[in-house]
Amino acid sequence: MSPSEKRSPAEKSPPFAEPRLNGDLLATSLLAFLKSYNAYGYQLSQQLAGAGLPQFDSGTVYRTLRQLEKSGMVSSFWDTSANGPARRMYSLTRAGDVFLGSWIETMQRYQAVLTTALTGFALADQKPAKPEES
Amino acid sequence: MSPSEKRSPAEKSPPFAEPRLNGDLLATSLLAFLKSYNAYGYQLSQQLAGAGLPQFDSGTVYRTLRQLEKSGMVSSFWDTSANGPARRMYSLTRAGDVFLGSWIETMQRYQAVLTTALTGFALADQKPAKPEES
DNA sequence: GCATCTAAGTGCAAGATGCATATTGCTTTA
DNA sequence: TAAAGCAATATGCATCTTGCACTTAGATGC
Repeated sequence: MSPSEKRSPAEKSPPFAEPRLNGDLLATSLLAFLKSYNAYGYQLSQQLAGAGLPQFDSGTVYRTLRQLEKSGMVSSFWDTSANGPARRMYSLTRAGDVFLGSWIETMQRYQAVLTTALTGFALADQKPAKPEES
Repeated sequence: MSPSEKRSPAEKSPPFAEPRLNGDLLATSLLAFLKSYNAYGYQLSQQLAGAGLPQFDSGTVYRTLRQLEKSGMVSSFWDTSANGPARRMYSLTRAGDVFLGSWIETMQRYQAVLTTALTGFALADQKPAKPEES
C-alpha cells in the first residue's frame, strides 16, 4: 500500500445499532419494562432495584433513558397530572420493540455459546491443545 | 447529617468481585473456554471470533486476560515449547471456576427477569400505570 | 419556616473500549 | 542472507461509559 496516508477516519456506529450485551443490560431491562406499561424514570429505577437485576445507579438510569429516546427506542412527554414533581413518562416505540426482540435473541445465543463451551464441546478442526498433564 | 464534611472516600470494589454482566461478557467467555482446555491469547482471540459472539478487539482480549490474572481468575506461564514466538499459556484457577459458575447463574437469572417482564408479569402492589390509550 | 420525600438531572474522575500501531521472534523465499 | 511475512503479545490515545456525589425543584408534613 502507499505509505503516505497513516489513518483513515473510521466512522463509528450509532449507540444502539445492534445488540452488544456490554452496557446494554440496563437499556434492555428498561425496554422490557416499558413493553408492559408506560413508566417514568424514578419508577423504573425503583422497580429495577427490586427485580433481581444488578444495582443500577439512578443517574445512569436517567441518562440511559435520554439516550434511548435520542436513538428512537422510546418516546417521552411531561406528565403533570399527578401530584408532586412533574414526571417524564416514557413509552416504547416500534423501533424499541424490534431492538428488544433482537437483543433477547442475541442474549440467548450468547448463553448457548457459553453453555456449549462449558460442557466441553467437540473441537472438530481444532485439536484439543491440552499441553501436558503429566 | 452534619453539613461540614462534603465527601467521603467511598472505596471501590475490585474488578471481578461479582458478576456485573456489563463488560464482563468477554471475561466470562474467556473463562468458559479455559474451562475445557488451556490456551493462549491469540488462540482464544481467534476462537472467539468464530463462535457466534460479538467481535472482540484483540487488544482488549489481551488486556482482559492480564486483568483476569491479576484478579486470580486465571494463571499463566510462558510456553516456549512450540515453534514461533513464545506464547503465554493460560489456565483456569479454582477462583475462576467459581466465578464462572456464579456468572452463568447470574446471566440465567437476568434472562429470566427479562423474559418475565416481556410476557407481562402480574404487578401485585403496583398498579398498571397505563395512562391513557384513547 | 424547616425538613423530607419525590423526581430529574449534572459534574467529575476513573475505568473500559476501539482502533491503529509497535515490537519481537521465527519461518519462508527470492 | 536479506527481505518479507506471519504469529503473538502488547501499548498509545481518544472516546465512551460508569459510579458517586451533588444540585435543583415541587409538594407535603411538622
